[in-house]
Amino acid sequence: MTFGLEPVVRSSLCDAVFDQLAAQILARRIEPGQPLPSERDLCKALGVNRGALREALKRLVQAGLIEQRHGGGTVVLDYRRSGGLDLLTRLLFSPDGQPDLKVARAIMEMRAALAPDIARLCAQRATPDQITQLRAVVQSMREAAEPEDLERLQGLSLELWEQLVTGADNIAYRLAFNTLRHTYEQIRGALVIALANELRQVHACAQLVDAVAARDGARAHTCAGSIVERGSEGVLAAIDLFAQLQSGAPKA
Amino acid sequence: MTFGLEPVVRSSLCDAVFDQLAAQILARRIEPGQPLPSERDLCKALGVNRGALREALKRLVQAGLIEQRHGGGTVVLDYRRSGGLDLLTRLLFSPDGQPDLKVARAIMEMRAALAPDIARLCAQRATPDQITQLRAVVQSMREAAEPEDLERLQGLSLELWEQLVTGADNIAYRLAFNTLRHTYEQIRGALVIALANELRQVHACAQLVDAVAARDGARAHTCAGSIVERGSEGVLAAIDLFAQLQSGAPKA
DNA sequence: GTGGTCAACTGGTAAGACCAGTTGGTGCGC
DNA sequence: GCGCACCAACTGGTCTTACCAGTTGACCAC
Repeated sequence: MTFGLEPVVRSSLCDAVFDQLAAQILARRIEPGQPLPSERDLCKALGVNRGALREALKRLVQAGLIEQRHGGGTVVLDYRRSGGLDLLTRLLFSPDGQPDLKVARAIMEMRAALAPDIARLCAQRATPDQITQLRAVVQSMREAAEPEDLERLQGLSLELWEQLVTGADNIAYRLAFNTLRHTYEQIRGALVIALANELRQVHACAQLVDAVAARDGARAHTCAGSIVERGSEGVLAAIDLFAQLQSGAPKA
Repeated sequence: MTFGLEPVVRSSLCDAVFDQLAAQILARRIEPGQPLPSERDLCKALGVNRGALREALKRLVQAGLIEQRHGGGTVVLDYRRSGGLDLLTRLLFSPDGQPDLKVARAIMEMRAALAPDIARLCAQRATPDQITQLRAVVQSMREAAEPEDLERLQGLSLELWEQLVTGADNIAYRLAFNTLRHTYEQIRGALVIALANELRQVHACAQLVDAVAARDGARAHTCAGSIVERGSEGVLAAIDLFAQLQSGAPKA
């Protein structure tokens, strides 16, 4: 029916301006503390209306990348001090489109720290309905494992964690998970390979859900830790490999 | 010289609109999926210019609270699915100004999960300069402990973690820390009491820094865990107390 | 039913003007 | 020379008006 067609990406002017300025700032092409050109000047330089520019600037303020002072000009902030977690997605890719390996490693580390605690809290707080849903996801995973369908397993794994973080009933974890998931989606294709060993652990996932159902927080914690450990190993190995390739052939 | 004077809070129109709409959405006064009135209508309702309104709307888009479609209207999103961690600060306070206890508990839990891993990574990666700075902070803490100055200890504790997260060299932790710190600053005064037992642990902090200097990641992990544990206990106890007071006298 | 057309929405972009703070220089009085 | 008030030239903030560009649904010919 649909020949692999995808929705056309529509980008508004304001988005384009935001992307361009954010990229410049995140790439440190503009030093923190340094003033941005005045809005009138930026309009001319970018060839857009002042309204569109201002909408983009407000988004930069929201993202913690710049600071505006009425009458005093606009200055670039140090995103490492003032930025929020949402920046991760933009930081993951260098301006040249290459994924930033240090950022990828950072994300895996954070995931490894949060996942066990999410599982632990879920075991303590999940409602019976949520446990039923967790079981359903595991059942689907079993089906996707027999004739192994890694991409489906990847989707189900995401779904499992979605349910776990919901069951953990912790809004901070929930919001952080949203950001990590969003970043994850950006490189989903590449990660299906790096995470293969993690995704294949259907049995371990079943044990995790059993621990949650048994309200055994400690065991859920351990199970989750060992599951994501596999993924971290895979990704870190891929990163090391990639780094070696890059240093071996920097001009490739 | 300064009689406790504080900088006047200057809020632009756009900020006020953003605050109002964000509050409405976060308080679920507008259901997710429900359309927002058209920009022209909102202008009239809020009594502001369309430009100012649009700047606010763009910030809401950036925050993951709404979605705009050219020609198709604007709809409210479910912030629990699409929001980023930055929302924490706004969620911490109910519209009536009361802090939301569940959110406070969530933050403490996240902190307890991240802090040990931050310490561990810092032990692995901190530069000699960074370790010197950590030692300097501990020294200041010792000075602030003798005639006990809790508020100063609070500032130094924040500074210590700032240095630790810098040493951990993990951008995801760094950005998450920024958000948590920002939220922390909002209720700093109240937390100085709840966290008193944590802040008094100058000796434990010194041990933590020693572990970092010795490159002993495991010990740093344990030390950090036991330090923040105290704080979590204090805050959770305060929350329980507060919750009892509220349920006991709901109409107070 | 299918497809085309059109009017009435929606958000997106534009240009221009003016208000409101900040900054730095200029010149007066001392 | 120093201190001060003042003013001009910035800066960002707000407003008005208009038009462009997608979306939707009603309507109608086929």
